[in-house]
Amino acid sequence: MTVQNLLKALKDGGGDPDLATVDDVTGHNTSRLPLASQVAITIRDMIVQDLIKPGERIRERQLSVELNVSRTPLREALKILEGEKLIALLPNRGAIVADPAPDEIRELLQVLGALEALGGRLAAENARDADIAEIKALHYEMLAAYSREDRLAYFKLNQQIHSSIMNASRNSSLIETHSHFNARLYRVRYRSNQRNAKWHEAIDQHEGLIKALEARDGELLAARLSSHLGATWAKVSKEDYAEGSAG
Amino acid sequence: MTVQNLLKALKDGGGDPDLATVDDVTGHNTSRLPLASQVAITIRDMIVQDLIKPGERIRERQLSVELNVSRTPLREALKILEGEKLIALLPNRGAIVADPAPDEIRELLQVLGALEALGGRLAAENARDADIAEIKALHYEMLAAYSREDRLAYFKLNQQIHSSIMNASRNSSLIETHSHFNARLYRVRYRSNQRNAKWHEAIDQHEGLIKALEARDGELLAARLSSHLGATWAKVSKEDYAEGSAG
DNA sequence: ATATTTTATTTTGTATGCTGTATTTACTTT
DNA sequence: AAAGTAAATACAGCATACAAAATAAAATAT
Repeated sequence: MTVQNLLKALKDGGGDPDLATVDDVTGHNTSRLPLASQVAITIRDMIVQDLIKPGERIRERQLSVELNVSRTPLREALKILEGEKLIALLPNRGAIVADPAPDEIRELLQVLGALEALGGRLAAENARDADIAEIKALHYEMLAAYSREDRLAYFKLNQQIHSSIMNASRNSSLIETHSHFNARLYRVRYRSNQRNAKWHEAIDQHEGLIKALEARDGELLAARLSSHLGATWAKVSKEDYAEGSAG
Repeated sequence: MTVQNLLKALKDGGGDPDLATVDDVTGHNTSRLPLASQVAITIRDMIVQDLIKPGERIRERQLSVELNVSRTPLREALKILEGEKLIALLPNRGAIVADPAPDEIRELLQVLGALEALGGRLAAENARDADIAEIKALHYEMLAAYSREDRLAYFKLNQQIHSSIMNASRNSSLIETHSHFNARLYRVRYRSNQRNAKWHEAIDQHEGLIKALEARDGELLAARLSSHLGATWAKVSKEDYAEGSAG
């Protein structure tokens, strides 16, 4: 290890925290990331935030000039997103934004339920008191948003609570997989939250989640997280059948 | 839709099944796949079959000439494999084959356990009688391999049984995620199988799995699949501590 | 006018070459 | 001789250029 490397390492890891650009979604440090990874983050955000609609085609050349990069890193980014199932890559026919059918959504919610159940068990075991306190705080913030009928804030806090529980599991593989599945379902749940008249039902369920976590009752928390997602499916499917699946 | 396209569609989908090359691992049709995907399959096999060792560096130029492709599709393949966590991509420093630490293996087995538990529950619900019969047949084949002390055959049949149970769940997202996690753990479990003196312990457990599946007792099957993987971790960790983790 | 074939255009797939970064080697200094 | 510095080399990152495939458009035939 030479001095110049040491200096670089210092600059990278140590000081200047404001130089490091941190992504909101993944939390990754994006400053010295290859273009492909940065582009992947950008497109992921565009998809999750519904700036590109499901089923919509992604034209390489067009998007590459929009993002001001060449097609090479863009194509690499698309491979990444294909792995996350946020897009589908049809050979010789380009990429389209993933558009899960109701059946697939049901499948995804089942898996997500299993992941959250495991997360709950582990969280009850591994969460620090500060983690639980923070989750409780988020819960109260969510109640505040509910009281103000601020659906967007409510939704985001809801998501944050679930992510926080997963983070408390201290199982990084689980956390990452969970966030992938969550991203695939983000839009569905967002729409569901915006439309559903009985959005208060989730409040009671969340109350139960917090109680189970405070009691560090892993089995109870796991069960409640699972049934919570079961309720999500009930809502989503009802909406879908009510208006015929298409967006 | 023109006639030439119709003819092509016919040729692709319909006839000439022998023209289609099907991959052993993923079951994907590989004949008309882009190079990047084919390369990804090749490298994945090399990793899972331990032709490239964990921690080993992957040189783009070198591998590209070995596989007779340019660096562009190879790099795209590496992005795919990074998403599957089979390799790690260090910015400006190339790719290395993933080498999960004991802690990470424990985490992975926990997630795999949750996935298999869900798979078991769904399989008990959705499996057709023919599926169960086939799984039973595989079980007896495994017993035969055990009797002959053919560890390789035993191991492969063991894997096949677990995959078959997952397939019987009829949840494609679950099946795919399970296979990804399984691939990440393949080498670990393979080594464990080769070394472990008490490999007969798994026989009794498998007997229990089949019984639960035949009875279509989802909860029991789920519980047994989980504890089965718990036993795997017990073995793996023991071996690791016994000889100090390095391969 | 409709349907089919042919041509043109657009778009994806792949290879190559250049640039910047990391690592190694040789050299200098203490 | 050990540590530090500077040059050289190897490598990954990216853009451009070309090839092949798919789609769209025009022309021809029915």
